[in-house]
Amino acid sequence: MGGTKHQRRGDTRRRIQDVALELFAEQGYEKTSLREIAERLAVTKAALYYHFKTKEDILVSLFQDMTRPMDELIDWAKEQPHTLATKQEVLRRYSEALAAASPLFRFMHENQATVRELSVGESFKDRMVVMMEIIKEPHMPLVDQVRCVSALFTMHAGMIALRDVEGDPEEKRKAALEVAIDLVTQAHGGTGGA
Amino acid sequence: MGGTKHQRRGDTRRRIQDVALELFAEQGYEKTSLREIAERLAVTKAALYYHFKTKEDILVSLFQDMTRPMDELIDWAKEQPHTLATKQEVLRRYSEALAAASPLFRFMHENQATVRELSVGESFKDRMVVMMEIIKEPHMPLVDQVRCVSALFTMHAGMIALRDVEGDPEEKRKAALEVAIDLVTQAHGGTGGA
Amino acid sequence: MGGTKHQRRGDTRRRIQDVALELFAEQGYEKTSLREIAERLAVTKAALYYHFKTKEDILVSLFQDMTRPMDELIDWAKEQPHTLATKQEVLRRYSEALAAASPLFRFMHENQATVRELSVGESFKDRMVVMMEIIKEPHMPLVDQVRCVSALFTMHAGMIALRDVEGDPEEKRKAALEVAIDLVTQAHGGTGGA
Amino acid sequence: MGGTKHQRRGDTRRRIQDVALELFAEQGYEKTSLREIAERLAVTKAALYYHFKTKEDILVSLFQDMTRPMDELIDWAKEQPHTLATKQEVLRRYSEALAAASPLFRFMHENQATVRELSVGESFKDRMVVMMEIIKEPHMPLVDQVRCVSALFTMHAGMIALRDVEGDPEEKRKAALEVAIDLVTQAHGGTGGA
DNA sequence: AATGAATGAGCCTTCATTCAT
DNA sequence: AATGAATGAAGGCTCATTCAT
Repeated sequence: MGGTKHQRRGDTRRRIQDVALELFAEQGYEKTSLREIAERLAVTKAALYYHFKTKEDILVSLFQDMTRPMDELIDWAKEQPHTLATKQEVLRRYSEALAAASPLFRFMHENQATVRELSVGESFKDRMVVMMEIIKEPHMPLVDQVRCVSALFTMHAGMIALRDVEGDPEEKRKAALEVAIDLVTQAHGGTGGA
Repeated sequence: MGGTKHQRRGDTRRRIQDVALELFAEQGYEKTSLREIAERLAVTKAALYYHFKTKEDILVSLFQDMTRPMDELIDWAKEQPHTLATKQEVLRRYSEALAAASPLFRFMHENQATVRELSVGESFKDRMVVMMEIIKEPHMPLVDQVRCVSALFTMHAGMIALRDVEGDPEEKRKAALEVAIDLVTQAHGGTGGA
Repeated sequence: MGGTKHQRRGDTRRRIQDVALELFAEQGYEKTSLREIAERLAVTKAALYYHFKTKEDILVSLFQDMTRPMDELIDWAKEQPHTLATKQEVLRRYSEALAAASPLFRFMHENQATVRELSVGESFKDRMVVMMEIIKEPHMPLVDQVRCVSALFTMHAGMIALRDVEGDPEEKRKAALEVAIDLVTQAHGGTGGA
Repeated sequence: MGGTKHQRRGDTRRRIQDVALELFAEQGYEKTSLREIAERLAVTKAALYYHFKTKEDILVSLFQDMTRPMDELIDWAKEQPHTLATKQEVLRRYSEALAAASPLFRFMHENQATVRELSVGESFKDRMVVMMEIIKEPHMPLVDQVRCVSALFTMHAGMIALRDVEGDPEEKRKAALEVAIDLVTQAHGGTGGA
């Protein structure tokens, strides 16, 4: 006993999430049908509705499970002073959070148009805006603000565009992080400034 | 005079493209139906099919019309020596091409998952890869390669994430360009000046 | 001069008929679209409407052009006495008429369901009925009536099913004719009867 | 009691097949729309798609259900010696199989052009070819080969052309069978008796 | 003699969703 | 915990046909 049956008991929900994320990331949200998800799991579409109220709900659940680390990061950051050191630490942690939630993040990035009018889209955008507020300062010269934005984007790019570049993913992540830290440092009048 | 009838004669094709781009950019490709496009133009769906063979064809036509400047840039760049000065000039021109084709570019960026399996997706990715090859050098340290990738992304970000930042679009573009040039310059070991 | 331009002047109508017959026979009436016909002729659909009022009209015109020999045969047969000799001669002529209008005939045979509710369908069926009346006699025993029906069908089969059998078409036609004549002869108490 | 609800439960699939066959036979495959089938059953089009993957699939299912007897006949015939007696027995059984599957057969005959490029078309033709191989011998004189082909066609004609002739269907079938047997017997050089 | 532009109707198909069991 | 059966809405696409030029 303790066989697969018991192990599988109750994990259908998770299996749905896994398959859904895989397919969403691969083909996009719209192009992935519930039929497809159900077929891959060898259950009926109706079974999905036992576990989730709507298609969007599956996405929401994925989102919630995977952005918790990011939310914690934001909460932590809000209590810290707005120093360069804090920002560097935020970038470091953000980079790790990103890596942990990598497939969802890729999905979010590649399906912005779709996701924009989903409830999840707002949350995602909100989080981005908060991150921006943490990293950049409104009084900075425009160029330095761009540097801060770019720092964040560089880490995203690290997960997306760098996939075609040779090399170990972890090393690429670190390289992206280094560049990002560089950028905010410069924005703060670091070695690159006057 | 010259009444609307004559003005409208023959420009239906362009009007379809205009409306389509607008809707594609706003809601995404999948979520935009031909019915919607047709309705907005006050023609029937069948009329769209007189001008374009398929829905995808509309997208392709947009793509072709708008990437020509970018192709010319690529062709020009290929004939230049791989010097830092060339790359800086490439970035400058790329920034302009981007600005000119801005809505389509935004669309491409926000619909990557969808666009990936459309014929147009390949072309887009190919172009990105070529741009990368022009900007970065394979023998560079990984961090500098990331800087180059980031330079390109910064300009994209300039059109997307910076929309929430206050300021004149043209100034933001220039700021993004400056940061991008900075990044490749650093990748080339330069201090930016000498 | 006297070039292709003059030769082609006025023969568009015939060219439409030719292509239409070819496509109708190959793919059926419903599955052949006017677009397809127009494309093969390198004209626009609208051009077809200059020459024919409707799609069905094209079919009607083909039918009229090609059934004239058969109508003449029927007219002739009606004036002859209902003797075995007459019937044999009718079969002979019918066989030739069939061969001459072979593609249309094949089409009619293979598209009965479609053609049934076209004006042309009635005409076709009428003609078949008349042919039957000429060949068979109402007072004949059922088996002999079947022989007569079969005689006609044998010749049709000669053009359709026999296409897979090796041999010269003309020889196959003659063989089918021979069997058909045999059948009516037997129906008339020939060698096969008492 | 035994209310219609329970009787109707689970037989929707069969009801679709029934209505479809009826309409296909009446108007042809192309001209019969799924809307029409659905309306007649008082269900939605989507319901048809729950039971069949495509429109063609409905036809395939009809075909499979109804040609099984014919396939059994073919299998049986292949194991028998190629004697005249065997062939006569084959014709007898074929005639019965034909009568049992009569509406589908009529449909196949009247929609050859359409059916030809459907998967079902090939199967149908294959079966015809096999039947021919069983009935006729390649070394026979051409005229006798035609007799064999004609024997098969006579039975088909028995179901189609004879519909206009007065008389009991079963008697007409027997008459057609008799003529068919006569034809193969003659093809084998027999006088019919000895 | 033929085209360019468009229409209205309809087609097959897919989707997310529901609900009784 | 999940299925079988079905729905309503919509989607992309094709067709025969029209008409001003």
